[in-house]
Amino acid sequence: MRSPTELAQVFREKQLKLTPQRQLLFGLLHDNDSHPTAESLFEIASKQMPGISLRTIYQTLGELADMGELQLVDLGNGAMRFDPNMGEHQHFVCGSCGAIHDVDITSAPKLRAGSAEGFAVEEVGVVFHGRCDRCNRPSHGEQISRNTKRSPGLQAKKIKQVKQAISN
Amino acid sequence: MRSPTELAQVFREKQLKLTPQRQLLFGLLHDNDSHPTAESLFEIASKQMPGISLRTIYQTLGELADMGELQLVDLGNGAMRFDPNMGEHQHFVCGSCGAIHDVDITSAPKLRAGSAEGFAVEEVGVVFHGRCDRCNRPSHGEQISRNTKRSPGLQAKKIKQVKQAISN
DNA sequence: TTGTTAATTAGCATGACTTGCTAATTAGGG
DNA sequence: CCCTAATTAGCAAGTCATGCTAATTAACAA
Repeated sequence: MRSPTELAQVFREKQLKLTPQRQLLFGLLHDNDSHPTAESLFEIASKQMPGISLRTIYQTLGELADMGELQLVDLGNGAMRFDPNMGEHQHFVCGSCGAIHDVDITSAPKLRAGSAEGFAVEEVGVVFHGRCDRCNRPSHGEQISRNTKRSPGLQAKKIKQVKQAISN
Repeated sequence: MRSPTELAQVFREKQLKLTPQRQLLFGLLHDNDSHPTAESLFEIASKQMPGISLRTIYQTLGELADMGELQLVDLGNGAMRFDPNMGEHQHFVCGSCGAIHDVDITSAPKLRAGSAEGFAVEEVGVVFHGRCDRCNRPSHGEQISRNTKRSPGLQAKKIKQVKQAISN
C-alpha cells in the first residue's frame, strides 16, 4: 500500500473525498504488518475517533482492495485479514499465539509431473504453520491466544488437524 | 478415508450406532475426489434419503474428521470442503469452473533464510490457482460456475485479486 | 462563502455457513 | 421385545459481511 500522502493524492485524482475517517485508516494501515481484521481496525480506530462506524471501515477497506492497495488474506481463521504489503510473499501462521507473519520462499512449489496433466498454474499460495520465534523460545508455554471469537466448529477441527500435524 | 465396510467396523467398535444416515454418507464420501461441501452432500443424500437433515450431515462429517477419516479443506471460497483423501497432497483450484483437484508437488516450499529467523515450520499448505485441463482446452470459454451462493463481498474481491494475478 | 454532491452514520434486515439446543425417534444389546 | 443411550430433526442463534434507507455531515469547487 502506498503512503497516506500518496493515497491522499490518488483519492483526490479519483474525486474521492479525503475524509478524516479515510485518512485515519490510511495511517492505521500504513506499514502495518499485523494482518488486522476489520473488527480489530475498528477497535483501534474507535479509540482515536469515537463514533466511527464498522460499516465505514468495511467500505474503505473494500475501496482500497479494489484499488489494488490492499491484499485480502483468508487463512480460514474466521475473519478476512487485510495486508497492505502488496509485494509477493507468503504467510506463516503461529499455532501458538495465532500471529500471522509475512515470509518469503526460495522458489515456487512445482506440480509433480502427471499429477495435473494439462493444468495451467497461474498463482500459488503457500501458508506455513508452526511456531514463531517468540513462541519458540524456552520459557514460553502454550498460549493459544486465538484472536477470533468464532465458536468452535469446523474451523476449530481444522486447526486441530493442523496442530496434530505440527506435533508429529 | 477407509471403506464403508471398514468404517462400519470402526463405528461398531466405538459403540457408535450404524444408522442408515451414516452409512449413506460413508458411501457418498468413499473415493470421492470432488471436495464436496456439506450442502452439496446434503443435496445428494436427500435424493436417496428424503428427509435427512443437514444437521446430521454436519454432525457425521465432524465425527469423521475427529476420527481422522476426513481432511477439512478451507480454500476461502465460502464453505468448508471435505476431502476423504488423507494422503499428503495439495490442491488446485480452477479459476474457470471452480473445481478443486488433488495434486502433488515435487518438494515442499522452503522459507528463505532470514525471512523467518527462529520460526519452526511444521506444516505447509499449498494452493494452486489456474485453469484445469478441461477448461484449458480450446472451445472452452469462460465458465465461472461459482459453486457458492455467497453474496459478492470480500470473498469476491479476493477471487478478483486471484483472477487478476492469473491474467498477468 | 456557498452550493453541490459525495461520504458517513445509524439501525436494522439479509445472507451464507455452521453450531447449540431440545424433544422425539431409533438402533441394538440383553 | 424392551430399555436406554445414541441419534436425529428442526429450529434458533451466532459470526462475518453486505444491502438498504434516511438523515446528517463535510469536502471541494466555483
